[in-house]
Amino acid sequence: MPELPEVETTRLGIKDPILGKKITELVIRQYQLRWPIPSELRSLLKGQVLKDLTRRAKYILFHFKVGTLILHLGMSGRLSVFKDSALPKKHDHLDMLFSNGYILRFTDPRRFGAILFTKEPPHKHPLLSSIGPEPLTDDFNGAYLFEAAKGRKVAVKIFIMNSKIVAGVGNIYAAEALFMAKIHPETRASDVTHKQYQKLATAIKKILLKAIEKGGTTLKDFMKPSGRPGYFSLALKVYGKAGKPCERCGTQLKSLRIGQRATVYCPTCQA
DNA sequence: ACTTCGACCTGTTGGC
DNA sequence: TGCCAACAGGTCGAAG
Repeated sequence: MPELPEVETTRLGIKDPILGKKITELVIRQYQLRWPIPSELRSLLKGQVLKDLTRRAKYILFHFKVGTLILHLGMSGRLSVFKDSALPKKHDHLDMLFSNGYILRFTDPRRFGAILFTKEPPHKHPLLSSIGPEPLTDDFNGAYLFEAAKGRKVAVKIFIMNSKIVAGVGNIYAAEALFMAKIHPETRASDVTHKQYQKLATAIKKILLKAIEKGGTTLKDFMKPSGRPGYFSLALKVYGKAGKPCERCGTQLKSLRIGQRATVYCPTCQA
């Protein structure tokens, strides 16, 4: 489900009902996610007030006085907030009960997601400490990418999906941004010009912002926490459209595998 | 230091 | 309809 816009949509969707509220109970039904949920999490968080809810890369951070819960949705994770106590289903792994009656539920069929805890400032946690700039900040721009790409032979698509280079660009939006910037996804990172990187950085920002505005991409089962679907999929230009005509020039969009990931591009526009 | 590859786990889809 | 292989939005960590 989640790329950065979906994670951000999720964060915004769950924030209001639970921010500033006290956790009265934590129910953990499945500890085995990507890494095991820390066994002491329940005792740590009972009685704690959720002081802030932020995001770094695709991690959602729950800030408490005693530390920070770090949550990643993996590929199939979802968070929902509700008041009526719906019976837990097969993949509903964790419930956070709040003093105002709201329940936050984590659901993840594939269990690639993660729920961790740190007493340190979260940016010091090993998972977060070496992540690149957030794509929507000014630190992320064409000059930065151009510098970072020196000596890199990997395909530019792989390069921008590397979280050490830039946070939160996944398979869908990488393909979309390269299409917008008219760059072939297999170009070596070091061969992309400064000017092209400027276009690419701009494209990444534009696409992510627009996707967040639209509430994320609806792919298979992505739903905002409200239960309403995101609408960005209507705006996708290449992802999942192999064989269809390019919107700009009419050429049949082609599909490749780059680094074991499906990659769609226009062989004419992205020469 | 950079790059590739396997791993985690379940559900869905498409071909025969 | 059934079975099986391939594939799916992520990303870490080992090995080359």
